[in-house]
Amino acid sequence: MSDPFELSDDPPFEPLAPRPAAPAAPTAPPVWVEKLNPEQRQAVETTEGPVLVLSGAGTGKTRVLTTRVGWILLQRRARPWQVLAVTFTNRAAREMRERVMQLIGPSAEAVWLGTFHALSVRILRRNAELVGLKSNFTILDSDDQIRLLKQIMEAESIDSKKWPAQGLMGVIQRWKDRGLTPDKVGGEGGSDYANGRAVAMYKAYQERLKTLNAADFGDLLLHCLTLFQTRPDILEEYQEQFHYVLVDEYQDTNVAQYLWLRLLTQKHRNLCCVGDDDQSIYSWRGAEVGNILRFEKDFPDAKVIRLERNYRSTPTILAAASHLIAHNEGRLGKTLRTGLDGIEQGAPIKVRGVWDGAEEARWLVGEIEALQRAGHPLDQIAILVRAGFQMLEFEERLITTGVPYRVVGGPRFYERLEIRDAVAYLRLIQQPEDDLAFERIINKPKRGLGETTIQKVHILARAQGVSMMEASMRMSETDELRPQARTALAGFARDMERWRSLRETVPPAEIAAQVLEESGYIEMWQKDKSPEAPGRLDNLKEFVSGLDEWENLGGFLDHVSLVMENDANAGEAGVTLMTLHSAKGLEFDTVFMPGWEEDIFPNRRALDESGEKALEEERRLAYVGITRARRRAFISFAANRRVYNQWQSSIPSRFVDELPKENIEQDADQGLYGSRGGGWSGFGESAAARSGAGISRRLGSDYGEFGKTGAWETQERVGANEFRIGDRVFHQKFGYGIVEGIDDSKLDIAFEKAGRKKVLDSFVEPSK
DNA sequence: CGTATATATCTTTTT
DNA sequence: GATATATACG
Repeated sequence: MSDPFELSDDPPFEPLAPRPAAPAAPTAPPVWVEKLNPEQRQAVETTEGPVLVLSGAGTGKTRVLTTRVGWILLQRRARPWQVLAVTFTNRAAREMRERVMQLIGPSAEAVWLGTFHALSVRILRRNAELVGLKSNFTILDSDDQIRLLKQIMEAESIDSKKWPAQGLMGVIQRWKDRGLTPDKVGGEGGSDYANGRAVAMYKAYQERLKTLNAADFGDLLLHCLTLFQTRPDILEEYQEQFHYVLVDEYQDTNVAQYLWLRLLTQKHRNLCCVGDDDQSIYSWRGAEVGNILRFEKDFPDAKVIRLERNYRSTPTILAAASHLIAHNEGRLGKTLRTGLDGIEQGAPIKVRGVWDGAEEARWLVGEIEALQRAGHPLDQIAILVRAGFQMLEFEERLITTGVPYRVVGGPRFYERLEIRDAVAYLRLIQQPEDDLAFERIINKPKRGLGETTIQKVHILARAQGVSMMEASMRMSETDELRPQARTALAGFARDMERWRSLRETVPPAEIAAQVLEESGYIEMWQKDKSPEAPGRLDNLKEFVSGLDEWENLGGFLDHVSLVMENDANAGEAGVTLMTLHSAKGLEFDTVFMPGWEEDIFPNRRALDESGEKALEEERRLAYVGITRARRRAFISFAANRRVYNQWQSSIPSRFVDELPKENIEQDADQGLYGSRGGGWSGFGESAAARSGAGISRRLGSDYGEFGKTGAWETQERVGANEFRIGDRVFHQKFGYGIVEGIDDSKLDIAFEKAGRKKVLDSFVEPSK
């Protein structure tokens, strides 16, 4: 805000204006440095040399980073554009920029601050030619990537059933995450994909990208590395420029990012990385926690600073989180303790078991309404789910109850069909070589250019080595095509040419409006009778008006592919609904974590893929979730859930058992998990201790609909599990089945109708 | 060439 | 249950 050191609006290259202290003398620390605790302050003031800050959840990591930038600038150790600060998400970058500006004023604008990807684009646009691209190259989104790879695999006649393009894309991305260009891939993981042709595919894909003048997400980093490695002179310029480099969420960096950092910091060696191994939740995307360990190896003189004082949560929440994460092995080991003087112990974490998903949503939103009545602001409440599909249930409930909410990271504005079409038009204007954009819109609206015509254009383009746009123009001169198709194609090419010529004189927003109108795209939706058509038209309007702030098309298109914000309902205050992954770095007074069930959380597929390693990562995710809460946390699980169209029975997540008993308050619907006797079977005990402590119950005769509670007759049972392999049993939802396996109170049952499922023994009864 | 109907696969997390 | 691709038909 108003700060004595605030600078004028002068451009970045203006040296810092002389302020209270004389230029040469070290500046006295301002209040915002003095307010820090000793460790934080050390992390801020150790500006020279490599520094590794191990920063637990809620220990003021962002504060340290922003203050450090402010301190460096205030001391005039570097000018704003000589500071490079890398974050992992756009949100973090934005927040950091705002906070630095509060400290030192508008000159913070010139700091190189952004995500790895955004910063790489900035470097690449300047040097595109050196890596075989033109500076107006397109950034492909994941949809384009898959489509392109599919085309290539089809051309190589690879069985798309056996080897889905998605899978190969994953392999390629992992290679890129490790900084491997096609020529550098050895026998590494996945090279046997598609009968060992994966590397060849990768190579073809990269070549195709180059002719399209396009780059995918991984390329942004990869091309930078290539640039730095092939052009030492360019590398040196950047090394020289960046006196100080800071990295947020360091535990989430992959190998390519690590190399990127190491190359850039070799000269000044003032690298400060902030991270927390317990919050590493992106290994599936190539992140290497090992980067933290390697840091001390590569920089033996690195100063390691631990931040362990938590300023966010109640002792109860801290204890629960610490207890849970202690189940992981191979941690660097930090002990979080409260840094808040005189804080109360705080309410226990409420853990609740319910009958099914609908009930869970009803209960959860009911709790939110109660909090609201008690005067808690809704924007201090969050619902954190493991995966996107879990959000629907809560959204519906929030809508019917009228509780305002917003979804973070849900379906994004720019991912909508009509917006992607509109973007494709603009992309083709900006970059005629963008064949993917061409194919997307060539027949939208219908111009009588179908499959066969497009194929012909495609073939000619490949044969002559030109873009499809260029090929279309050539074909409208010849008589290869039916006259109908030929005139349509010529017309489209002419329109495109005209729109392109507008770029010099007309602002982007106007071009977009004109293009969408003249192409007949708007008309297409106006004529459409489907219920979603009006909404799409609204979106298109919003799209055009959103373009207003942009002066050039290129900048806007970068924004679309890199930032992809969902600002649809960003402004409104309400409950926040998001995934655990996107919750990292945020905090709320109250946090709800539904769906703590085996197979959902921890996620089955993750476990299948990477076993124990994945389990630990899932546990870290749980840790991240709990530590988002300042004062209150709620955890819930349902006994039954509808997956696709089928009912599935589920058992509580093992993470529930891993919470410390003394910090939770257990609660379940009547009849569920034996709550009549207070607490459900074996809860809070280890799996071993629980063995044989199952509860059997019999169904009430008048049992009608599912979801009704209280219709159960419960009956505590003593002694060993009464079921044996081979027993015939009955389950209310799945019918009759045979027990095939027993693990504690969990039964593996082959049902006659519903197939094989894992079920808690308390949900089945013996049948003769 | 366009439209209508059937089908398979999807749901892990994101720049 | 929804969406994308495949197939058939007009």
